[in-house]
Amino acid sequence: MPATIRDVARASGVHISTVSRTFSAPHLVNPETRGRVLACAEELGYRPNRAARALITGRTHNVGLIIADIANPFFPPLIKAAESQARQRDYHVFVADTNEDPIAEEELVHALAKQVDGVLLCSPRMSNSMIEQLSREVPLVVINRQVAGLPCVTMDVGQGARSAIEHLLGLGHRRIALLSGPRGSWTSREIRRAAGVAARAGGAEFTVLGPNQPTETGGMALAEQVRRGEATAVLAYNDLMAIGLIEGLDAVGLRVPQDVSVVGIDDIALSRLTRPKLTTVATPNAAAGRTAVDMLLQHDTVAARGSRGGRGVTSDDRRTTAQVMLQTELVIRDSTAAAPADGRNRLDAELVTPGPHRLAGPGRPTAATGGVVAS
Amino acid sequence: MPATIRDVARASGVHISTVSRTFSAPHLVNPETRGRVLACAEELGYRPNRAARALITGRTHNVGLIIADIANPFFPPLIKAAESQARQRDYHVFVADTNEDPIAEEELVHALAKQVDGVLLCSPRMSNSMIEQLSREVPLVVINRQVAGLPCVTMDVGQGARSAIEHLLGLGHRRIALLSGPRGSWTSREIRRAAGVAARAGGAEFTVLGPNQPTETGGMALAEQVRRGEATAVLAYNDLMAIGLIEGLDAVGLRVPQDVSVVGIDDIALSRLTRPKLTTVATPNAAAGRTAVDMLLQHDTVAARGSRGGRGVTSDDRRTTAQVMLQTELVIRDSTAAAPADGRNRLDAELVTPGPHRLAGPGRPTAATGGVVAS
DNA sequence: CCGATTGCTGCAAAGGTTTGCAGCGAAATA
DNA sequence: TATTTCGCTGCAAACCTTTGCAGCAATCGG
Repeated sequence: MPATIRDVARASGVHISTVSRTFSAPHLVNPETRGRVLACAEELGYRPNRAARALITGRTHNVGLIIADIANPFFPPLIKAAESQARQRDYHVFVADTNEDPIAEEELVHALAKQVDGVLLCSPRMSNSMIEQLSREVPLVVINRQVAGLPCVTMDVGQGARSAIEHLLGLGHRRIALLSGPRGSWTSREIRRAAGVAARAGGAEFTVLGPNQPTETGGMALAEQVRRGEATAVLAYNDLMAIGLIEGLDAVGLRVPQDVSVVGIDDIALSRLTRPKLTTVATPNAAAGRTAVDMLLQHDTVAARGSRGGRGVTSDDRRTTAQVMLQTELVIRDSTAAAPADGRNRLDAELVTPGPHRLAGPGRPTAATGGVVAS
Repeated sequence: MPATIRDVARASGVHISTVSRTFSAPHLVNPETRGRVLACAEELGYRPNRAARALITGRTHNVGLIIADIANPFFPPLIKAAESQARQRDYHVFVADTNEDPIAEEELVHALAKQVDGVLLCSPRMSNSMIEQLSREVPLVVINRQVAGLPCVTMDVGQGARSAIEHLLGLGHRRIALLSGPRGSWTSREIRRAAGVAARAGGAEFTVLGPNQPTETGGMALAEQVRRGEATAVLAYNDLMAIGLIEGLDAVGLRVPQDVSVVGIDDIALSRLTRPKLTTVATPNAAAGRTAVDMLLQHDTVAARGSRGGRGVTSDDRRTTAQVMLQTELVIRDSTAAAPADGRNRLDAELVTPGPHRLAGPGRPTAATGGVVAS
């Protein structure tokens, strides 16, 4: 029923190859002919069959986007951005959810490999070696993780964690706990490293709790441990955990920020809506999505695989595997305050009244253009 | 580079058609041969080229899922469920986001039409006639809207709204406002209708505010109007708006639930985390996603389009276009309380102390099996 | 006026798979 | 034993598009 290239050719009295060229290389066809073809195509509602095109060009004009958990509000802005960026370049996006399962990740890449021109691997939980292996099967761009030799886009959570810790130190906190993220998370390791260094440099005690599920539940479950540890400030792997923790602390009788200060990471929309509003490290996830798509689709793009005999494998395999790191920014709201003045935790007494203002920068870090770290 | 069916055939010493049948009709091939072929295929890492298969079968084994706004936490559970259900049946899902734009919706359906076997149209904002027109281009299942003649899966928000209003009436509220949703939303119309009937039946004043953007911001912006209208209770189109409204009311000096009771719809995860915890109507969105996929993929499924000459159009075009409606359930938490006792709003004095308990049913309405409304 | 160039179009192969049909040997039936 | 049946496999067409190459007419240079 749907019109094929042949129908258009017949209707406009030209050969199918002319119709094809009308779309893929308009400058090669006589303007008059072109007009006629276009008119007929419009009339018949012709749309090229992508499967047939993919078969011969080796390009599907699809990209895969593999996400740890769509329900985590961290991801949707990234997905949206990636999708709209791809659409602008006439690509479509397959979104797949792994439920934080490394096995599912691997299977998904395999399943998608033949069907897409490249895969965006977002917050992968699998091993580096597995990622490298998969990258031989299909072009990959990794988001939220650095893998040597592969194009990556990350956010500078190390810097973010450092800012957060320094903010807490400035408020007089000297017993700081970190709620780490899921096993296998590069981000979690970065945060841990940077926060640890900063905390110790500031002369604070630093405890790590985890690994944990990066959800409200995961955060809530840690309230009791935090209470027992007598930390006066907590940095959480993400906002969801921070919010869950606040809830949990409330249940065990600790108030935020009076008794305990809590800092999240991500600045999801939700963090502005809970009470208290969450102090958090804003990450430019929309920008990350856009950037990742651009990196995957650079050079008009991703070398066609397995195309027409002879051609194809020729040149240009050495894609510039850039690694981009985007800036983060601490946003101070109401979940952090001066350390409680009840004794040993209170080494110096900077009494800062925290208000809902920002540490730096005017607006949301949407346009966060990252610095290229490696080439 | 990637192994084709031909490579497998060569390696196992059979014709390609035998390899093909090994996968698509195993019972037709000798177990011994089959084993050999399977082994070789495994060895070579062979995976059938879906584009080539699509070309001949007319089935892409992909489905499209068009969503108004991924960032709205209402949708991710639905997306996840749809995706995993599809994956179980060896289908993949294209997720696309329209940003609540009817034009984008239409374009997306067109763009996807040739590339998928069917489209799940979730919370469409476009007109019914447009939907009908598009359904002639590609099989459609509509979610969150009833369109005559098309398979639909909806949630009984009418019943939900009624329960909510009755709950509020029971608490003594007699001035009730409704924050309606976006223009073009079937759900919003249903809620409005049902809530209006219930409110008037209970002798309450009923005002409608809207249409509005279905976001926190949209809800927050209405706080002032709610204050001026002197409503003591508000039903919002969704939880996001309800939460935004609570925030906004706080800013204009009204406390929830002491001064104003607020009820949301959807029961997103967030509604359990804000303070006060939100009283809301739980909708079974995961079930909706699963059901919609099943409906689209029923009959092994969606009649192949434009297949091999002659065949194809033959039979079975009269798919049973069922319309399924899933149950909803009122979940009472902390954002609703007895109407303030300061006079005219307080017609009868049922003093109910609302606690965080449920009105009915034991657990989350996950398995909400809906009744078939039409056939 | 002849040869080369240019601009446009047609031809046909190729891409990887599915599937109706035919063929083949062996077993079952007559 | 002759014939049908059955189980399995091979053959080849078809799906729709892209693209290198060839051909053709008209224009240009000399």
